[in-house]
Amino acid sequence: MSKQYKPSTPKGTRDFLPTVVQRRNYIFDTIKTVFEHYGYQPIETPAMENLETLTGKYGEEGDRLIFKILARGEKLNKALADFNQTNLTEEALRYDLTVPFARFVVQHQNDLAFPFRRYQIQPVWRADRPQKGRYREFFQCDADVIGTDSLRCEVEIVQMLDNVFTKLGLPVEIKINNRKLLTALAAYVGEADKLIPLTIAIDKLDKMPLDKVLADLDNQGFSAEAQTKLKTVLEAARDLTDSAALMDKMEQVFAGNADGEKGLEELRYVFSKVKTLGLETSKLRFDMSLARGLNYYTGAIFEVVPRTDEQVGSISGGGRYDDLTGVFGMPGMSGVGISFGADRIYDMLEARDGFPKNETAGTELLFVNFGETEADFCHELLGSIRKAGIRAELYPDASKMKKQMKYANDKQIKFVAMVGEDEMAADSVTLKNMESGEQELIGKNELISKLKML
RNA sequence: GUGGUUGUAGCUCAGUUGGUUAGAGCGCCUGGUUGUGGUCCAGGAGGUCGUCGGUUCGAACCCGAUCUUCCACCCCA
Repeated sequence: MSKQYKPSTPKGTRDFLPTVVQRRNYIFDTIKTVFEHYGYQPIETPAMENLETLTGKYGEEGDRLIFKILARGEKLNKALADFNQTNLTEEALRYDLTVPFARFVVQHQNDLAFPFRRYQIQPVWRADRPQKGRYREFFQCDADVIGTDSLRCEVEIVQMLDNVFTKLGLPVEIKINNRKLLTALAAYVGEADKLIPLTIAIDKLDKMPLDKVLADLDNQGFSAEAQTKLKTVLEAARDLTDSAALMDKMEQVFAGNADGEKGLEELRYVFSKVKTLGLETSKLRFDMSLARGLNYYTGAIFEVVPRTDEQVGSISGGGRYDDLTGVFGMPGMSGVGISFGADRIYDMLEARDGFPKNETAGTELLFVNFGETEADFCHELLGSIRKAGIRAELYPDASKMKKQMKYANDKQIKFVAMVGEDEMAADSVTLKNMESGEQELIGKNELISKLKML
């Protein structure tokens, strides 16, 4: 060992310390509880999928960001020898949870009750350059219902989003649009074949002025007439902040276009049901400039942004896909889902000091270790204390008291029990409150009731 | 994938006409307190200056490559 390897996690990945994990679990648990209240059931899928399962589902950009797993052993040697690059990798880490879910549904269709509601909280991997709030490994919390095209599912998604962010104390705006409107828009301006570049360009409108976006489209070969038409529509979309007014406006624009009329009808349905049912803290807004990159979406699309001054990325997104299972041999399964970005929600909550206090699951009581016989006495007590639901531990070594007390202090353990010769003789313990510094002698049978009172 | 940026002790950071043994605060360890932490006092450990290579009599400092960090683009949770 000549050189010391300096330890670090791979680029864009992180370790999580205990307090961070506890806070992350708070987010996961909140989301999970809401999902379960709506009848969603948990599933898990492998970290890796066959490369074929993933490629072609996320668009050109997405394919590039798939984390591929290099072939090993003979296969690798053979592929290298043949210069056959396509065989260099057969597997890849999952890029999201939706496509693996589609694969899952097709594979297990006979074991599932449709419409099938599942939720899934697992890490996904993307091979892009990390920056703030953006990692190569991050967790997604997805809920999807597949096997129905009922718009009530969209309504429930809005409700779930509202429930989760209300519980988390994070006021949000839920932006909603419909891919059918984007299809209609492309047709309306006479560029029906350029739907994808159009959606990508429109998606930039919240970051870029309209003229720049139009200039982008000019480069993509959009006609001058298309650009003028787009400008009119998108300006209206930008200036009409009232969703109802914007829908009325789009009604005029898309009159006679089947996709446009259908999209608006869907939107109006969701809005009217949400209005009747009511939202706690969230705002729902129709946003024509919401497009979303993933090109499997066909109906409603959602994105959630915090209602704060800072400009941050979306913390949740989703939409309806009509035929994601089709490529796996099961056509006609419509589904709709939502995905929460736990890492970004974490960053948001941390910035606003929004985690609950006293939510730690740390040790409540530490027994100081004075030696073998004293430790035996404490160890016996621990059984009933733990059964009573108190988180307690015995310091494993008979180290110096100062060291043991410091350990309790560092771990923010609220109570320390000291049992030496005197206490053992009196069949009791000295209980010290680490916050006040007070301590008292307590009979061992009263210890549990005493602790429960405090 | 493109452009830029960062990297010195466990952490946050000082450290230029390149020149002897590289510093601070916090943290850590030991003692003051043989059964008492968080405060205080005294002492101590810890760095081949991200890595590799080059320029130079001499490099933390200049140059190149590479890795990492952060930022913009692309895209996205």
